[in-house]
Amino acid sequence: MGMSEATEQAAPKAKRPTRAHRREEILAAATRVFGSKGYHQGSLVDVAAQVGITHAGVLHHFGSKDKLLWEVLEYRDRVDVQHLEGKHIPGGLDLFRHLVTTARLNADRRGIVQAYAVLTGESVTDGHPASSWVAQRFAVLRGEISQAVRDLATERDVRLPDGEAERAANAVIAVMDGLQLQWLLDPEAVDLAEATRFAIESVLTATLGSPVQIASA
Amino acid sequence: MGMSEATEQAAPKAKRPTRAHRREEILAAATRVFGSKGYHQGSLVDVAAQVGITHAGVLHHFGSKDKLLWEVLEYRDRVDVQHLEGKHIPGGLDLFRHLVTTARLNADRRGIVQAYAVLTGESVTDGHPASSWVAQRFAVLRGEISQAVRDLATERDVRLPDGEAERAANAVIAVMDGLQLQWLLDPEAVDLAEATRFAIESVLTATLGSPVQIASA
DNA sequence: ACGGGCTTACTAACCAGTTAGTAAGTGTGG
DNA sequence: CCACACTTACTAACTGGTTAGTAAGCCCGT
Repeated sequence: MGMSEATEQAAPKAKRPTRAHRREEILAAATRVFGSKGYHQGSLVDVAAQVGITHAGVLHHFGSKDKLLWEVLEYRDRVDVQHLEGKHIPGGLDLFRHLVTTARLNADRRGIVQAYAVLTGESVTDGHPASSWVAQRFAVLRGEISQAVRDLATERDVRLPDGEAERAANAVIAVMDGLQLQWLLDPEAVDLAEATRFAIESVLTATLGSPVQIASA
Repeated sequence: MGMSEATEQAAPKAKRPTRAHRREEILAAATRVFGSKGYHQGSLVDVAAQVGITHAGVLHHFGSKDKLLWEVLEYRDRVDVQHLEGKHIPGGLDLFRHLVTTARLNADRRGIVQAYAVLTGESVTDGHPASSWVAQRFAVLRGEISQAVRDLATERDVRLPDGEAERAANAVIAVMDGLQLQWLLDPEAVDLAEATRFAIESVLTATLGSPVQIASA
């Protein structure tokens, strides 16, 4: 908790890397490794090599491979949200704009998308350490997106059948994940941002019964 | 699940299984194993144990783990198509009915869905032996579905913007894969068949500009 | 100011377990 | 007899994790 502020920056000397800095390096490396090889296949040796230390050094910082994975996932969330100005997730149509914007950004961050895709796929295997994280993530997204759908519905005086908002939310989440998969395997065949916008607009239009358009920032 | 149900046929003597029969057993076992643990994490020992032999026995039949995977994928295709009465993939609206029907069947074949999901996710890792298979599969589906979309468009006298059929096809494929993922992680949260029908209808309705309905045969 | 005590960051060596794959031998049905 | 299915026994490579030891930096009493 109460660390002295002086230890953080102040001296830009490149002596021994500070703990915080080193950890960040390792997290970035782990993201790359898990992204390109998966969690099971990506080894601590791989991660360590990328920051120029041994695998024992990585364990010194993170304790175990499982814990490292956890922090990688949190790290991804942190990075993901930090570009968001408002600092909190928007609602209504803004949420969907945000999703499309994220897709556009993702098209230039193949590594992160790959890590997410691989981990999500792997997570459906028995007893995978990331499965609850992924499930939780889906649940949260489902809640936020379905709420945004309901917002749009009331905004446009549309009465939604029971469970329709959730169905739409599930479809939106599904389409985003699925498109990422296709894009990773064949970037030529899919324009990630455009395809995402198209798909989300389709779902919203069909759900609300009137055309919905998402501006292309 | 019965471990060696097939090996001990009748009372007389333990007949030696024919090569073809044994191979089929192994393929089924491998599908289960790769489905529940993934390709990398699922070992030949696991597969062998399920048919009551050693892992060397499996290698005797398939030569290597990679070759086994290939045959598993082919096997899945064979099984997948054989329930199709017409023996060839339908077009137009029938294709989408077929997709929803497949989703409904899949809800009772968790193992296969899981195998497909895990393998697809894993396939985006560097140099994965299944990546070209998955990419190919996507390409074929994209072709068939976009053609079906174009069929529907001409059928309803709708002029589609350039590339719109492909976008719709990509969205349909994506939504199916994504929903499977969500369903695997939390079957309560998603009604696979219903969600698939809803999502496909949404995309088609938005694409064609008029309501599209898929019967629930 | 400086030397000792303590913490941090790491390495080298090793562990036990698991992997795919190979080679040689065994039993059996035809 | 003998081809084939299969086992036993093994190897070489790796895995995540533990250990002891070391070098470097920080804090503090004198």
